[in-house]
Amino acid sequence: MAGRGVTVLNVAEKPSVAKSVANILSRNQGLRVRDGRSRYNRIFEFNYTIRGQPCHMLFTSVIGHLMELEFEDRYRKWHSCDPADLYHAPVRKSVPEDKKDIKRTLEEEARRCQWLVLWLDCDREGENIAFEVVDVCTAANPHLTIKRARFSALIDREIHQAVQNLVEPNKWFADAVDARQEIDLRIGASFTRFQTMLMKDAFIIDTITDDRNIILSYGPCQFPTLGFVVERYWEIQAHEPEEFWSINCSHRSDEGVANFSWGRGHLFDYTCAVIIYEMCTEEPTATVTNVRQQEKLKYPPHPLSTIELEKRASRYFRMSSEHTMKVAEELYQSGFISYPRTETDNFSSRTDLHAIVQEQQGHPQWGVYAQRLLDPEAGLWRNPRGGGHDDKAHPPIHPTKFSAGESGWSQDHRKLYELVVRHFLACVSKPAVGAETTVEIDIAGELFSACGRVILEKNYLDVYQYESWGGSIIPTYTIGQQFIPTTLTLDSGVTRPPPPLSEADLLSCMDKEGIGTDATMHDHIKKLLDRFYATKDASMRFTPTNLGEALVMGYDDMGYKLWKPYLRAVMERDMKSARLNKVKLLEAMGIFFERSNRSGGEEQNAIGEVVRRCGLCRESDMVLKKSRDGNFMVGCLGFPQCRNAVWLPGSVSEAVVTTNTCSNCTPGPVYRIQFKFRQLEIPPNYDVNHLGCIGGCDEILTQLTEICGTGPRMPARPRGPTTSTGNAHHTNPRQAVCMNCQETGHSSNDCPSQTLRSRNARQHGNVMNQQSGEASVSCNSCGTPCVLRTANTANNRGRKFYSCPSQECNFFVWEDDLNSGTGGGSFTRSNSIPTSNRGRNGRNGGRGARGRGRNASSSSNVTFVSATGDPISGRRCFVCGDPSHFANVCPNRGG
DNA sequence: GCAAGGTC
Repeated sequence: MAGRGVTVLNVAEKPSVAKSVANILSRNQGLRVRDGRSRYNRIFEFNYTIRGQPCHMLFTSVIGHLMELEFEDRYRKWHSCDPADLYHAPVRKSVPEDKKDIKRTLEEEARRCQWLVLWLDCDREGENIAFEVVDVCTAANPHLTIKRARFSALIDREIHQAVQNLVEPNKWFADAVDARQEIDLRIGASFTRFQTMLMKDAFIIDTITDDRNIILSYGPCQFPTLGFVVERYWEIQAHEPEEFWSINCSHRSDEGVANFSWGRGHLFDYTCAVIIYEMCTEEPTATVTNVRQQEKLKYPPHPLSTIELEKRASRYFRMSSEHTMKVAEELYQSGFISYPRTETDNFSSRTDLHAIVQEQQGHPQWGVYAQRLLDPEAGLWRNPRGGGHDDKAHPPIHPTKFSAGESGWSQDHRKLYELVVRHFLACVSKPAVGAETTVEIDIAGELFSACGRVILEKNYLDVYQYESWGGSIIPTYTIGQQFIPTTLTLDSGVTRPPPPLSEADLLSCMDKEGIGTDATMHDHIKKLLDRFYATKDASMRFTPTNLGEALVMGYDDMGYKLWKPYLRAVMERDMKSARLNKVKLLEAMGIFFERSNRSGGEEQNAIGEVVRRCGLCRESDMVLKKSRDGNFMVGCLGFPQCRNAVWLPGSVSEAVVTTNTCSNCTPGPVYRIQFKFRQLEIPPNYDVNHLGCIGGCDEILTQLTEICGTGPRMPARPRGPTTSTGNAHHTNPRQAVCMNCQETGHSSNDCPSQTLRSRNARQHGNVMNQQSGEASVSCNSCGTPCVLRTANTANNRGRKFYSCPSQECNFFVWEDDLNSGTGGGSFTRSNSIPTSNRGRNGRNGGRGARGRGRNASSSSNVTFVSATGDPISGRRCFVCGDPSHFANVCPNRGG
């Protein structure tokens, strides 16, 4: 550009932004496009005036990060160093091969320019990418004037304002990302190498069936994600079902049925529940005490963010988050929906929402609804309510182009596009309106209530078919009205454990704890499956595998919170400490996996303390190792490529690498080792304690090696069961018998009777109350053998009872009732009050009335059978134990 | 062979 004008290089984070901003700034006047060296990143050219300065604008883009952080070459190989060295190993940022063409475009264009304007996304990562672009461009042209454009949406006014008010890029934000990258790399690589090598050598991990290399990866996002899954799993295992009881009442009239629920909800104390129930059955007349009518609104969802899109696609279509993002990306690339990676759930006031609705008016399914929305007379429109999130870079996900379905679309493309459109139309709609009626009644002093709902206006629910709002009509009641319930039942239930985490639950957990970003959460979830850490069932719920559970348990037992993005120093300390504590990890894995024999022979434990750099290959460290036989050696980590090894005397009983270095041996440093010898195996003139060097200078070590040799310290033991089991058991006593059934001949992995519950219960001490599993009682309604359990309620703690494990059956009986020949109680939903009993509820009813009460109970479809098969009949007062009356009229009852 | 973050 000759004369007064300046040439400006503008760089956006992605090609679509470069195109949009160029279109806005050029107003489509004189806009030219040419190819760059990268096929995806074209260059737009136009003229523009910035604060009176005529500019020739070149507008191009990168594709996300331009650079990658890597270890220097000599640390790249897994056996090149101790994993702990990766906390010090030099790292460098460079442009990877597949981004070189973008770099060349930037260099070539930068040489022609005077200014560089950075249009990267306005978040931390964007700021970091901005400095990557600056590095490349200023290397080609050191005289560039560098400016940053700040914008939060691709809207005309916003973009023009941004370019007229250019600011400085923020180095602090960029530095924060650099720190994050470095921490992630060092922690991820070091722990992944550490635990992979440790476990591969020690265990047969048969979870992996194909030929792929086993990688037990560790990452500051994937591991906490696994942690959520394991934590829930443990919660389920720990759950102890507890019986509860509730009283329910229904009333049928000409207008329909009302189901009243008990004001107390439910009680865990059976005796209390029965006493109250008996009071109600004695005086069953219900009196209406309150009738309340209220208008209720059901609001449409907030504008769509990435996480909500993933959660809803999972719930509505059972699509995995990973697949959802793949389909969403394709819809975005072909222009049908807006950018799919956004945290924002709030539309900018400058967005033309009506225009988006207008586009959808012709659709065969929801076009009529869109027309109604735009009709002021219909009164359906309502400006959307935001959820309070704004990433300052992208709007909520919304349709950007009309489609009634494209020929190349799969069913999932159609479903997802439909979800985005319907969600958007719902957002700008009025909430649904309902009229709720709540009726409260009193029976013998107990409060019950029933609720009915009539939907007056469906509004957004008309288009958002994924949600429903149940309506139920109940009969009309007036205050003071009295009636006899049609049914009045004492029902039992059992507390249930929570279900395994669903994909939507998992996303919520991650979102809440800040694990990952909208663009990466689905990756972390997928990684759990790829690494065989967890499995997903047909209902999209996640359960950890043995491998996943063992890893989390191992770190849990070590007591480290390794998922926290702590400072590097703390992480490094934890890494070293974890290495020393690796026995915990090995133990946890030992519960689930068979030990391998690989570490028994020449191949030693893979990880040890570093003694020196290998003088032979000069690439890897030499570490102190101990074989299963108890012999020590110092070997090169580069094995088997490098076979450099120093074998130590067979009389060594202990060896620990110290921080003391040898001043003679080279190349240094060579760390000296504190040895302890077995007194009986060395000549009397040698000391049992010796601080030695393996670098060649240590005469004592040489002499003892010659005297004692490096082989087995004892004469070879006869091969056979004694030797092998002795070795195995000392290392891992769990190995001999299966952890699940205590049988020999197989491991817990392939235990035929393996249940998840028993495995976990043993580990965490959550042994169930089942005392024996022996069924001495069964009910004749379902025939299922009953389980003897121990009550945990306040009044009956420790008291034993039999209950039917079937969810369908309410059978229950106290053990002491069985022994004394009296029955417990069990009531079912069919236990309605006989008509003949109504009105005869006075306390003067005598035994006759009680008798009918008993009949009502025994008329239920459950009877009790003792261990001998004899039916048990009769109930007794729960206050005094007298079978002649019920507790509500017990003379011994207080009050 | 390792992480997580961009984006195609």
